[in-house]
Amino acid sequence: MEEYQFLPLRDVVFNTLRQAILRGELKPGERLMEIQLANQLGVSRTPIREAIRMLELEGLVLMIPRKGAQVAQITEKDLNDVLEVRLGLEELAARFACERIGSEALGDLYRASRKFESLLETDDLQALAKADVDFHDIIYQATDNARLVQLLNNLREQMYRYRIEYLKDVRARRSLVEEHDALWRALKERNLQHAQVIIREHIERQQKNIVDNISHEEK
Amino acid sequence: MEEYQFLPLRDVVFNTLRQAILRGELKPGERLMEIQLANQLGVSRTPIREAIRMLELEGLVLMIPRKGAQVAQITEKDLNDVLEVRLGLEELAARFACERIGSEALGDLYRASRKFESLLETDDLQALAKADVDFHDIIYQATDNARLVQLLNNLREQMYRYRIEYLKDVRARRSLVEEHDALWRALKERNLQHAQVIIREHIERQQKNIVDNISHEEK
DNA sequence: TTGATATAACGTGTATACAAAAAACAAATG
DNA sequence: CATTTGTTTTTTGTATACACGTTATATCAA
Repeated sequence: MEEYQFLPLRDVVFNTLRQAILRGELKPGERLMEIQLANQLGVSRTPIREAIRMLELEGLVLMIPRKGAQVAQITEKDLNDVLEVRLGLEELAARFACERIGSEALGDLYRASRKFESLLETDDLQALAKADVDFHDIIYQATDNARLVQLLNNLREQMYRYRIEYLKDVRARRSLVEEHDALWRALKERNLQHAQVIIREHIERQQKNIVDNISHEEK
Repeated sequence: MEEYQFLPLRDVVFNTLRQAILRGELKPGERLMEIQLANQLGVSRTPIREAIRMLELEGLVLMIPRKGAQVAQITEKDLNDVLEVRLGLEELAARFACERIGSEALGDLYRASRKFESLLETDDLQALAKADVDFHDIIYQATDNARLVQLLNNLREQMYRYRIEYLKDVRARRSLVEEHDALWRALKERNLQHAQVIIREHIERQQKNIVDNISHEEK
C-alpha cells in the first residue's frame, strides 16, 4: 500500500487508537497518557491530544479534566442503550432502503451475501466481519441519507469487539446468511413489513448474544 | 452564576464557537482562522485547534487539510437527512417514554407545558426556545437511554437557528402548546399509538416550516 | 495587457517549552 | 502506627516556536 497520500498525524493517531480500543487492545479503564503514547507512536503530544479530543466526542474515551483520558467503560446498560437506538435506526434504514433501493444496489446486495457465504468456514474473523459490514453498508447507502449512514456506522463500530465474538460461532454464521438473503428478498419485493421484522430479529439476536457474552465475561 | 468551576479553555472555546455557528453568527462557508480566533478570544492556538477538532466531528465545521476550517454548509438535503433521522428517533423516544415514564416526570411534563404556555406572548425567543427544549428533554430523559438522549439533543441543536424562526410565529406557538398537552395526555394514558402520531405531526410540521424557510432564504 | 514564474506573506501542522494541578512519596508529629 | 504536611515527580493545560504547504503579490518577458 504505497498510496499513502498525506494524512495529518492527528487522523493517523485517531484511527490507530480507535482501532485499538474497538478491538479491545486498549482495555476499558486503561489510561491514555499523552507522552507515553507520543513516544510509542513516534509523534509529539499535539496530534495525540487532538486525536483524544475526537475519541472523547465519539464516546470511546472518557476525559477527566486535569487527570487525563481513559478508555471508556462500557457497562451493560450502555450497550443496551446503544442496541436500542441501533435497532430503531436499523428499522428506519430498512424502511428507507425498501423505498429507495435501486436495482444495481440490489445486485450488489446479492453479491455481498454470496461473498459472506463463501467465508462461512474461514477463521479469518476480520474478513468475515468486513463481509458483514459490506452487506449492511449497501443497505445503509441505499437509504440515501448521509446522516443516517454516519450514525449507523458509528453505532455499529462501537460494538465491533462483541460482533467479532458472535462471528466465532459457525452456526450463528449460517443463520446470518439466511437472514441476509431473507432481507435481500424483502427489499427486492419492497415488502417493508417483512424487511423490518427480519432486521428486528437480526439485531435482537445479536443483542441477546452480546448481553450473554457480557454477563459471561463479568462472572 | 458564580459557580464557574474550572473548565478547560478548549471547552469554553468549543461552546463559544458552537453557539456562534448554531445561532448563525458565524455563517456557513466562513473561514475559521486559528490565530485570528485565538486573538479574538484571548487564548492561544492550542485550545482553538482542539475545539475545532470537536466541532469537526460534530459536523458543524468542515476541515480541509492544510487549508483550514470553515463553517459547514448545510444544504437542504442535509437538513432533510437530519430531520428524517430525528423523526425516527423522536418516535423511538416517544415509545420508550410511553413505556417508562414515571408519575413525577409526568408532573414535570405538565408543568413544563404550562411554563411554555405562560411565555406565549413574550418576545424573548431564547426563553421560549428553552421552555420548548425543557419540555422535550423531560421526555428524552424518561426514555432512560443516555445514548438516545445524546443523539436527540445533538440533532435538535443542529437546527437551533431554524427552530428560532419557527417560534417567531405566534400561531405556531399556540399549536405547539396544544401538541405538548396532547402528547402529555397520550403519555399519561400510555397510549403509544397516539403519542407517536402526535410526535410525528409535531416534527413534520417543523420540518415543513424549516424547508419553507430555507427555500425562502435562498431565493 | 497578459501570462508565467519567482518570491513574499500567510496559515496550518507539528514539536517543544513552561506553568500549574494532581499524585506519589517521605518525613515529622501525635 | 496512623495521620498529616511538605516535597518531588508526573501529567495535563496552555503558549509559543519552527517547518512547510498554500495563496497572494510582484516582477518580467512576450
